Amino acid sequence: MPLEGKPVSSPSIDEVAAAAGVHKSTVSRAFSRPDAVKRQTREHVLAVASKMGYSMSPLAQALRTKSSTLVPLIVPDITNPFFGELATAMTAAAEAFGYHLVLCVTGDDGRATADYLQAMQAMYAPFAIIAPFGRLDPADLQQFGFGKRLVVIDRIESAHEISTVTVDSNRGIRLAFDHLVGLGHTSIAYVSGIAGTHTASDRREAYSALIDEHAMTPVMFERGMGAGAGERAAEEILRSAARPTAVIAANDLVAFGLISALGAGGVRVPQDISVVGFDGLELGARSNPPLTSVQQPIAEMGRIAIDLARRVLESGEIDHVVLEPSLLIRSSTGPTR
Amino acid sequence: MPLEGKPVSSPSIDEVAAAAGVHKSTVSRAFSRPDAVKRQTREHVLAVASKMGYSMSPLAQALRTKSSTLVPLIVPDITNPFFGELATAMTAAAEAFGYHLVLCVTGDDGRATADYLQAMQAMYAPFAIIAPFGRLDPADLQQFGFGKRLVVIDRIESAHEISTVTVDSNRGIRLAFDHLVGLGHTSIAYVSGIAGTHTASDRREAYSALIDEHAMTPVMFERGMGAGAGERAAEEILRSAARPTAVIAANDLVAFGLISALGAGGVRVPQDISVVGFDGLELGARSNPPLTSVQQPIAEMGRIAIDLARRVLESGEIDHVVLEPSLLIRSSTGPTR
DNA sequence: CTGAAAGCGCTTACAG
DNA sequence: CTGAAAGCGCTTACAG
Repeated sequence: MPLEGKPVSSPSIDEVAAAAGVHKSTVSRAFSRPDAVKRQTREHVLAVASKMGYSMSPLAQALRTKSSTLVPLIVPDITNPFFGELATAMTAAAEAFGYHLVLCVTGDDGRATADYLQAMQAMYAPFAIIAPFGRLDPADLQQFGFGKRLVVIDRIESAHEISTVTVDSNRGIRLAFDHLVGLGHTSIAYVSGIAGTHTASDRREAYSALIDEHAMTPVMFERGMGAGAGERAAEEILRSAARPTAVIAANDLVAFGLISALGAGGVRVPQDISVVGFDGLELGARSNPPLTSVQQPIAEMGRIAIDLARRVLESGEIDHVVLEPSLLIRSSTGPTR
Repeated sequence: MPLEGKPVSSPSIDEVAAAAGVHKSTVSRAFSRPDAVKRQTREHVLAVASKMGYSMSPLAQALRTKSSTLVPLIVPDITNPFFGELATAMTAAAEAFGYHLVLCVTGDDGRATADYLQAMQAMYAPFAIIAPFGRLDPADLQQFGFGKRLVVIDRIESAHEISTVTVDSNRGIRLAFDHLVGLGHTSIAYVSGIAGTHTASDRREAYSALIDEHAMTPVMFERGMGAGAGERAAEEILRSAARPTAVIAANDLVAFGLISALGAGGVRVPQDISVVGFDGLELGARSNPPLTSVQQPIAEMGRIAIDLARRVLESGEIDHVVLEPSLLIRSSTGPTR
């Protein structure tokens, strides 16, 4: 059972009203609907309030208006810097509109998303943003009262009325692939290892399509998750007779795990094998070697997610935004030899 | 201006009361003080409530009781996996007592901490946990009404009445140093590069003391922050005539940056230079090479922080807990040759 | 433009 | 053990 704290009381709206010689409804208006009150009065009230160190209770406001400024960003794992960067960007984007982002971390627990959604609904969150762990069942989401007031950072079954932002997976993988082909690689592998989102399968399928297009032999590693998947893939590569000369990893963490385990096995990147990641994490600029990666426009995703949510609130209009990735060429890729 | 959402209304306490044939105060008691109501009544009320999909409004509860379950964890940078791991651990620890952790990210902005504290005070947070960016001025903190109901993840001027948890910096650096000495190193450098917390200076001073103790020559790099500091240090090392054979980094991110830039300059770890980090991030197990590091007991820190806060609420008793680090030997250190 | 009143969804002394 | 009432700190039709 949570213990309670003894809060230090800041002045109440009534005390401010008394001190300013007005009714509390006027104090309320001075703050919340400034032009519903005469300028003189307003300035006087605000001056008195600030002198007393008064500020409105967001709790009481939310209860009364049935709407708060709290917006949940639900992510699976805050230990992956991708979500850290996303949360940072989105916090700024939210702040710009007076919202306060609340970061909710689910782990790989399916129930947690539902729990958070419900809790935030009870806090009158105006909308919610979800970066899903796996494939979301849109029908499930509808239970929590947010209706269309949801933005998903992933593709989603298009029949469903929920806005989404995502990066063009196909384009991203193509960027990586073409870069590698340009470097002379003809044996390019793919390491999956991100959870069951649409994005995950889109990247995998993009790889397969490209392999077909170039009439190459597919080499796909699909065991494990995150950095562990990279490690697994490395073990298999080290063991195989015909090693690929280049590998595309489903995300940067997978690439880190791959390079680490390859290095432990005496295989050097990029001299022996080239590696491309996906995310463009800042950390990749400081990894060994600095990681060539498909850059997701993370800050833009944050801004657009907030924007999409606002559009739904304003007009009910939903949209599916697909952003263009770019290729960040650093040092983990090189020519074949 | 934040737009408002149209919430789907869940049943109110009065509707539940009516459906159960009792007064709403009985419904309230059935949930919040179960043994203040006859078992039969309670079970009936709860059954009706659950059938109607009713759950109490945390907002209304907080407003009425002046105490919520929201506890802020204020961190400087969620992009560093250390804080991700800390937040994950602390979320679990908080949950165990019915608290809900809300992650607040300040960046290197001094004002942000104050703002968050104030906002969370207005939400009736029972206490707050701060992992400071720089050296906290305890006097500043007192302004936000939390009084002693604060836990700081760092040392603090001991005269001040605020509980703290931290890891024994001296012991941690000694572990790293002794490990290196045991490997035959006699020229050991230190890269600072974490912000101005007490922890940061403690680690630096521990290094200096050890250098004296072993009658070695100190080599200290103090420019830049985070991974960038590591990069800077590497540049200077590459340029210097008498390179150290081993380096202790103030944290894992610094170590990553160092190893990356050393590698770019053709210096290999651990063959040419050994590197020890500080944090013991999981990511270090997947870096290239896997990073030897002083392991902070992050999960324990999370648990203890919550515990300290509860003790303050219960009895007003404050405490300063210092945890023991351990050494995680991976592959970034090796014998001199 | 401003005030008085009702009410958001709860909790908790106080009666009975 | 349960009910009726007051009140947490606001907002907002409704009068004036």
